[in-house]
Amino acid sequence: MPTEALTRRARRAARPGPGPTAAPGLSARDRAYQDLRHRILTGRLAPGTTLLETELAALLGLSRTPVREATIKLAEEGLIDIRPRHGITVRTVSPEDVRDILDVFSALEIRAVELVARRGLTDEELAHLQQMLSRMERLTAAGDIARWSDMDDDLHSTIVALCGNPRLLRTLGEYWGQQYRARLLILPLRPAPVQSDLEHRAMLAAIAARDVEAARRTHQQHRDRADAQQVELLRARLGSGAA
Amino acid sequence: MPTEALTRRARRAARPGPGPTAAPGLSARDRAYQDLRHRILTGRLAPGTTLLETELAALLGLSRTPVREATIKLAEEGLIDIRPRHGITVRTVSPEDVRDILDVFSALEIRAVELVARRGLTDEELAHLQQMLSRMERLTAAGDIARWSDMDDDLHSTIVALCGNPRLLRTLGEYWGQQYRARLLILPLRPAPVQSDLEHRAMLAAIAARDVEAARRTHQQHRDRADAQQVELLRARLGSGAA
DNA sequence: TCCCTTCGGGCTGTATACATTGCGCGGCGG
DNA sequence: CCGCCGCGCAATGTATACAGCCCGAAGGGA
Repeated sequence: MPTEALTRRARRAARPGPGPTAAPGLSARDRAYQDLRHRILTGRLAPGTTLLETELAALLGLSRTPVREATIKLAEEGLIDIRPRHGITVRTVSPEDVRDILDVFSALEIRAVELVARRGLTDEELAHLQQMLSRMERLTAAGDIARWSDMDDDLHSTIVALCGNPRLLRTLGEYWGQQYRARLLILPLRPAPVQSDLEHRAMLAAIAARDVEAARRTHQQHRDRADAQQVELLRARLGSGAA
Repeated sequence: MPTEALTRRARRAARPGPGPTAAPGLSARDRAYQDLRHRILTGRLAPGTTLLETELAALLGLSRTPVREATIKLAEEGLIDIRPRHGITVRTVSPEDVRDILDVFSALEIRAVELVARRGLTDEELAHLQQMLSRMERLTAAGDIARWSDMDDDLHSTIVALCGNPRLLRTLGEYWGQQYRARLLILPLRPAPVQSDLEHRAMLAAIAARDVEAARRTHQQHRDRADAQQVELLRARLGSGAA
């Protein structure tokens, strides 16, 4: 298992934070939130795990109040279920859930790309993105799917970050967290992403040309295909082995 | 079942009648949340209003704990700002915010319509929607913009409710709340929605024909035009008169 | 007069205490 | 042997207590 990639991703998983540092100065609620989110996304809190508020508080070394507030947030993000009297359960990722999540996620991402295309790219931004694409193509050729997947995440989030709509970014981040574990699960099953590389090139060209309609169309095609594949692989993964 | 959608909407938006006396079986947190949301959306808590946690708790007759949890939820929904030591402020609706909100909202709604088109409509659903359109056209002819606007909300939420993706519906609801006050504000400025009526007919035809691409295209056109108008009217409204 | 510093008050964030309520288990009856 | 009922407990939801921090005001010095 590429633990290094996991770590790298894990750091991104706790997105708004400054880094992996011990989080000084942060409120206990935020620490609880980030810590729990991090543990869930990296699998250190496995799907299906059930804990009581008291146990969570003990686990994190805090009182129930901030932990409770954090769990409410996580429940609204769809990462856990709160069942009163039955504890707090880490949600599993069923193919049906993932399909629903990706339906929303892709709609948002497509809109973000449209906004970026409308706005256009600076030369630096374009050069940077092209460089990322080249690196990804080399990784594809080398068969390093894990690192490619990392960069794919990076590429997408780098592009959408340029859209200039903070609410859109926020909601995108929520749904990103919901589909992240599914992505990890199917990672070893993914074929060489030759098609994705091509689609990325087309998308970037459309964005650079400030052709909103082409950007929408190419990105939608990309997502439709990639999402269907992801759901299919997940179904295979869950059908064959354990979660 | 035309009343069901109406009831749903009325419950979500405005019900100044009976008042907050009814508190059946709901938790204090939920009561606080719904009560506050209701007051904000209807304007009984005007934009810019600032209150302290203690004051809010006193206002609702609860202790700080559930009120605090409710405010966290409302802040995440974008209805209030929490500024530690400065109180909790009801957010104002600037045209820029509304543009950002509508960008997300329309992306989600378009996706929902695509899903409905893919799924198709039963005869009852189609008949019901057509009936709504006819009623709206009559209201347009009669110049009753207020009631038309109500039914427009109803129509849109009735359609998207058929999409079968609960997460999508949930997020749509959040953004609906954020744009609701802007809609109210510009209501008296709206011209006769002849164009919208036409677009609605086209949308419904595309959905009924299960033509996903046509549904997407017609709905996107509808939203692009209507959203631009809404932002423009809001700008006029805020530029001329009070906030 | 204006800025800097210090002090005090109070608001929030966290911990803890208390009440409520629903679940599970054990006993009883069929 | 199985199902149903009621009791006890414990987990949550809510209230309250406590402490830290920040902001602002006021006073002194340049």
